[in-house]
Amino acid sequence: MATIRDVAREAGVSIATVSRVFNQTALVSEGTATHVRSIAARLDYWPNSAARSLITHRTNAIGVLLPDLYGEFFSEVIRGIDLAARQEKYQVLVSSFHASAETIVSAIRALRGRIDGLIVMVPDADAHTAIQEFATRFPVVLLNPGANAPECGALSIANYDGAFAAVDHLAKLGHRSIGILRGPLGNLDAEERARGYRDALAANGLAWDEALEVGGDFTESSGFQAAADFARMRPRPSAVFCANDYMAIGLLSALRDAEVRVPEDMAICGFDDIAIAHYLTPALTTVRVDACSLGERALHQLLPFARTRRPADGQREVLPASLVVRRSCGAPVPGTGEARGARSRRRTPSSPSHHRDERLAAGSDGATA
Amino acid sequence: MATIRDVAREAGVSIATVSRVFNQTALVSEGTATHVRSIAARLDYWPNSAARSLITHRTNAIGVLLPDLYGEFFSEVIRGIDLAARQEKYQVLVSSFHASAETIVSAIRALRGRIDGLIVMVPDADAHTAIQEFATRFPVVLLNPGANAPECGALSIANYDGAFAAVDHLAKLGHRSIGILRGPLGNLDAEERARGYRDALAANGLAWDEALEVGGDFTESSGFQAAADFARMRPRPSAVFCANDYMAIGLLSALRDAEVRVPEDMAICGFDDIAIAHYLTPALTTVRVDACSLGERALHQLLPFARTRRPADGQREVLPASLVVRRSCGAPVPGTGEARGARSRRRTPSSPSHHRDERLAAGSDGATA
DNA sequence: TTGTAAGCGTTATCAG
DNA sequence: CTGATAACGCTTACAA
Repeated sequence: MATIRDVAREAGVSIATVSRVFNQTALVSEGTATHVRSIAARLDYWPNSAARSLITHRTNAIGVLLPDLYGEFFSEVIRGIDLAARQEKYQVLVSSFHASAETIVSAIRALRGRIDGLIVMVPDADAHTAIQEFATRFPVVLLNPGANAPECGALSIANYDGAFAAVDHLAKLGHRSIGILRGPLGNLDAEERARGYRDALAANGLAWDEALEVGGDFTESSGFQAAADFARMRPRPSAVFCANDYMAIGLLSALRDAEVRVPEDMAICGFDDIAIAHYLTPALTTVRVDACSLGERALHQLLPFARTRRPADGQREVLPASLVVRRSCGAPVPGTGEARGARSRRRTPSSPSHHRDERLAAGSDGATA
Repeated sequence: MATIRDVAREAGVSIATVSRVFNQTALVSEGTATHVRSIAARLDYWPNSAARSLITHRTNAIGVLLPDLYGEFFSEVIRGIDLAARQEKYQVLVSSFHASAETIVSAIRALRGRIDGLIVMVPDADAHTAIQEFATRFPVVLLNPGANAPECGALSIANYDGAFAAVDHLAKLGHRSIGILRGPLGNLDAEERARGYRDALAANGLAWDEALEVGGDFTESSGFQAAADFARMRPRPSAVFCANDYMAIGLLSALRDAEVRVPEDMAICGFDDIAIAHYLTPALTTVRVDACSLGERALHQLLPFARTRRPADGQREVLPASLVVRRSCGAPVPGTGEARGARSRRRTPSSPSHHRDERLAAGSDGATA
């Protein structure tokens, strides 16, 4: 591989000049610049990034740390980050870890020196404090900061508002006994969604009943298993709010096996609006979160800090969540055929495709802040 | 951030010794080693990777280049790569590009110098040649090499065999008119699947009829649109093989709207076995491809070459694809309830969970090679 | 506008 | 076993 010295020699200039050409320093005449560029092209020269970042202390890369790379939600987040990074000419280093506060620290250590900034989604409150400490001396954007104000950049989805809207919608449909299939204990998103559930009950004059809360872990199989718990309840809830779509899918599947009709016997609502939600039978009413633009926004929030290598201050942005009404909750669905398939798979985050699901905006009013 | 010099000074040794401690060179006494380590820990020292790779010419990172980061298949591939990389202490740099031969070259250029090896999934034959040239001087593993023998490492899924098995199964069920919903023109996977479709027809004494082939682009919406084409055919095909699951989902959805019963009026079969396939109504018969272990295997195939920075030779591995029979093809499904939800979402690639779908092994007999 | 030269923080070579 | 010291390929004052 050709080095800066080869180009300099071949072009009959100094290495400093070559360097300037590649750094747009503009302190070089147009003539020599083009000459150098042509030599460089012929030699297939490109600045060595290790040498470059050794002296500049910048890597032009950002790290992404997620609890696990499984599932559509995370994959969409990564896609959004990648999209934005490509645009900003940043590289993306992805890394997953497995939920304990211990490994998150080692994951960060492995990334150290290779990135200018970090986007991280924290699984629980424990890991949260470890990250917070790190964030005081490094640019970090948190993807789910929980309810308390973080000391770093933070981007959250309107978990509370979205859950509130969903449960409020169920209550307004006349359901008096509404169950919840919760996410993992300690999971920040799950906690906020549960909080939204409870407050929506209260707002509708419904008493909170611990017996109506079933624990889940965000997986389809936990949703499948939860069906038995709901079936056992007396009285049986006429509606269930699931803390994510995967669990709702498992639950729907189990209910079908048990010949419990949805929405007639039990109305179901999910959270996330993953692509499948639209294609289930019945189509799933859920809370839409635009995971792709979450990733995009995170990168854009991080970048100014990454560029200056200054810890991100406590700015916070909340991404709205909107209720998408489909068949599974039993509400009348506007339009015919519900425009199945009309939703483009490859919608770009900046221009979400329109579709005919009824959407009720929620969040972005800062209720979580 | 502490440097090697700080540690050396503090520990009263030379920088060479500190370096040796961190490189397990073993030429250092146990006593000094532990002493140095404790000092390093106190100073929170960790070798600067830029400086390190500047001199060693190794980055301990590999690049992953995919056509687009959308969809469950790709996200599972990345997960597999990440899993294996974590184990091997390699970092993963992901990057997507948008299908033209031009951008794939620029994507590679952007990665150059930052990675020791590259895993790339080529969209079409054009980009293929660009990659091939690059692969002669850099460790590369191709994820879908097509039918011709590549000059680099290659890992492919048994597209031909999987498609053959699926269509053969439909034919054996008595279908005489079997349509195909094809993938994008020029897409290597799609071509192989179409080839398997045709050969399976021939093997069952069915004439190939161009009119039964409908073009798609792997998206749900293209599957949705294709329904009209199939409905218009005379005679209408009694079965359709879709080149991937997303299109099958769109097709199922459109057929339901049109009140065409599946599988009674039309049997449907997909390809990939994405997680959703199991939960559709009717559950989708499809060809399982373990995307996660595809990623895993790719990394393991690449690593020896990445470590030595030697171009990967023409070794080739084919991952088997197996037919998973569910309700949508109309064949009797063994067992009751089909064990919905029994399939763990978080199955690890090394130990896929067992489930009661009927599975017929296909591929791995090298028919694609 | 261009060149010279001093590092950036490591690893590798060669003496001790 | 340990210590000097020369690279690695680049950016950036400082000079010209």
